[in-house]
Amino acid sequence: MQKKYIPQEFEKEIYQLWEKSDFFNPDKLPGTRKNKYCVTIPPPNVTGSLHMGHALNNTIQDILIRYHRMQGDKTLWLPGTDHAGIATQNVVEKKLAQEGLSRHQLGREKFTEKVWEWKKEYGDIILKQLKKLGYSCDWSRLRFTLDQQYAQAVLKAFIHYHQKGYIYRGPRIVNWCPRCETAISDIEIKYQERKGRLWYIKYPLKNNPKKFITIATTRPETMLGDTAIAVNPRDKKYKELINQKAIVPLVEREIPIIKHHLVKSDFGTGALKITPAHDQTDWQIGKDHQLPVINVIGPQGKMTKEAGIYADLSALEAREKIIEELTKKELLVKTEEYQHQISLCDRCSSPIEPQISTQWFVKMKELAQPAIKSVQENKIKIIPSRYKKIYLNWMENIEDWCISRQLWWGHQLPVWFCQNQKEKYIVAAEAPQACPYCQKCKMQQSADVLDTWFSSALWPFATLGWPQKTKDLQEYYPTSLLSTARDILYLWVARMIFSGFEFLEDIPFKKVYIHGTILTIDGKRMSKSLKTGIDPLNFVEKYGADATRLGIILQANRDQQEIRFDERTILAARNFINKLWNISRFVEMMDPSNSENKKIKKPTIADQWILSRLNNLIKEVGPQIENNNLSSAAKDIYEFVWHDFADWYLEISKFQKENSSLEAQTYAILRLVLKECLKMLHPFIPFVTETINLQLNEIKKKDYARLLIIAPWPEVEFSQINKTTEKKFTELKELVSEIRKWRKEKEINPKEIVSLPSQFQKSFASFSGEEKKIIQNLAKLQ
RNA sequence: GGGCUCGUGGUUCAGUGGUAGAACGCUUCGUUGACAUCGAAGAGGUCGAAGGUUCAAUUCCUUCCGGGCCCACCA
Repeated sequence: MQKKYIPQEFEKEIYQLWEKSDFFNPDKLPGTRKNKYCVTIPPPNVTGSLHMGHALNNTIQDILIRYHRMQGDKTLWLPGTDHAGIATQNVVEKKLAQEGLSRHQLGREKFTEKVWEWKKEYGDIILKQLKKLGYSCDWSRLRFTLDQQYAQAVLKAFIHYHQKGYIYRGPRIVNWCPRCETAISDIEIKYQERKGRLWYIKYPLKNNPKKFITIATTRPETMLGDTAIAVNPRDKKYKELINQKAIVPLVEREIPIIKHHLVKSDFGTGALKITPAHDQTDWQIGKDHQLPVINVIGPQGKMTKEAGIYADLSALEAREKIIEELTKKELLVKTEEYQHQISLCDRCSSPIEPQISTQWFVKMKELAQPAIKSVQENKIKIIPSRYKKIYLNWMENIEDWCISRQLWWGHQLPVWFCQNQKEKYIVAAEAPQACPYCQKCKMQQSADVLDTWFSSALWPFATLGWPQKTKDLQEYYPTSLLSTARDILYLWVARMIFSGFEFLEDIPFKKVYIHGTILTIDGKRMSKSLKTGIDPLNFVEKYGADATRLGIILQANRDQQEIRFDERTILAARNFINKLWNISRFVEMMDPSNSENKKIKKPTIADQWILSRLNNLIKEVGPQIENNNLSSAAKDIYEFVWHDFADWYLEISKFQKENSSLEAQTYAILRLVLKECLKMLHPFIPFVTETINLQLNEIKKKDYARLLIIAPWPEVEFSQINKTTEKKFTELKELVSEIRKWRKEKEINPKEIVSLPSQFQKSFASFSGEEKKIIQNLAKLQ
């Protein structure tokens, strides 16, 4: 072995070796493997680069995958990427904007071509990056959510929902992003606290134009679309005004004053102006009272014709003009500073403009039922358990899912419209031959695409071949685990669960693990726009992939919600690996004959101790990994390797082997302990352990059967665990430390051999002859 | 408004109903052939605050203070 640990020199080569061995592919794994273990990767978006979240999440998965492969399971980690509709469309639009182009200038066909070009360029980059981190995905099964086969699954799903009557279409008030020019679902919105204003505006009463009803609003521009004023039924202030009429200033429209329980009498003036076209609550109230709907703000955020003289102004411009006009007419009572939350598009951060628009929805109430039950009954186990409640709360109050998007990048709806009767349509996978309504038109497919999560909801089974009844589907569904970040619990996890039940009548995975969110060391969110993001590949270059993996895992405690990422932990991991490297060199140097199976005849006290510690460790680590306690497992192995094996046993072995009758045995134990440690460490730091394994055992590169990646996981030998020995050895170590401390205080040269001072005599006498020798050697005593 | 979560040595974090732990940093000593990406020894914390339960609380309960997050139709 080389003197220095330089990961960059072998990591690439080792990855190629694994790929050549084909062991990432479960069909090529040796031996009979009865148990299946399968994870379908959360498909990264084709938008761009790898971030710390990917590194954490995929390291977790790779550790579990490698562990199960070593356990003898038929193990599949299925990789893929997501077309990520709105996200990808936006990045490509941004890129075009730099060239001074818009998607509208290109047209739909040209634009989607550009997106495909982007996908080809960037889609594979992220996969290459994943390989750098050593992830052992079966690349022969790579999927993309816009693959032909995958598209079939998406169509099938839509048609299925339609046939069951779960899909409906209609005008509704939806969250509209005026920048992306599409509807988005409730959970694609984020909120931001912003300073705003609350304007108090007088609406004259029809009967008595000198009297007024005053309302408070944050959005005066929407008043042009007002069709009522509502007050709380119990509000005594307005009792006499109910059922009277008021006049909307500027547009001079006559509107009723109505009562509705959703109006809070303690907010503003207790009177609420109702604009059904531009507000969720107002829409609801409008529906209850069958109010007319007047659309005054268009899809691009500009005022419509209905806004009269304000038409074509942006909403903000209109607001200023309206305020100006109201002031002139002395209808503006007052203005208050007001801190409130506004909703923004999750993808482009534009303020959401609620809009009436015709969209497609999936009815959720029934679909949610088995998804609720399965989690309640722990058929799907959620870790950490606190997310179970969060999930259930959402599922139990679920709203219908708006699945149509006015985007160009995605799965087009399998819906065909009659050209003559515009509202008539049929649902079909392929273009219909003839129109069943007018018999003569060529039916036209809906321009809308599906919410990107509609397709990713099918991920755990569409990747395995559904709707075909493939062997993979049979073997690997339900999958074993879904590991992810908490921000897509509703967006993705929940939807996979009800989809799984709907299409396969079974859970999609047995376990959901939700890992912590990685923050900067001072607790800030990592994000590109804030320039607080860190590229994990920087660490790969600096410290190697293994150190990066281990360093991340060491700080990702199981139930932790946030991880303040500390680069020093990666450094610590690198140092640990360096230690492991040198332990291996020591073992190699001590035992150049490289012969295995040397019999351990009569283990010394030190042998017994290290074997007891080792087996104790094996006993702990397996369950920790299975319970997703990866950081604890890593810490325990780290502790053992460094502070039991290297610090004590290795040092003892140096003089134990001088006894010729013990020499072979000492070598054998060194090798054995190292070998078991390499195996247990392999899931965490696969490159270096595989390299050491190759070099230490002089394995030929084509001898795939001897690779560590398929080595059997260590088994506990309970007979070797001996707590009495361990306790005695702990006392021994303590005495050695005390003597060393004494030596230091007395400033005795470390090399000098001295006689045991009297204060330690009594303690020393309690040890056996064999133990005394160890103490004498380690403490440099006569 | 409701809910979740965190607050432990300089920093990042473990941990437990009964004398507080790790890593990094710091101090002192050390270049004996595994390793200075190291070894040995050490300093450093009234475990956010106040109450309560208990023989005993950092650990359980309540309240408060201070971070972070999620949900909700206060315009």
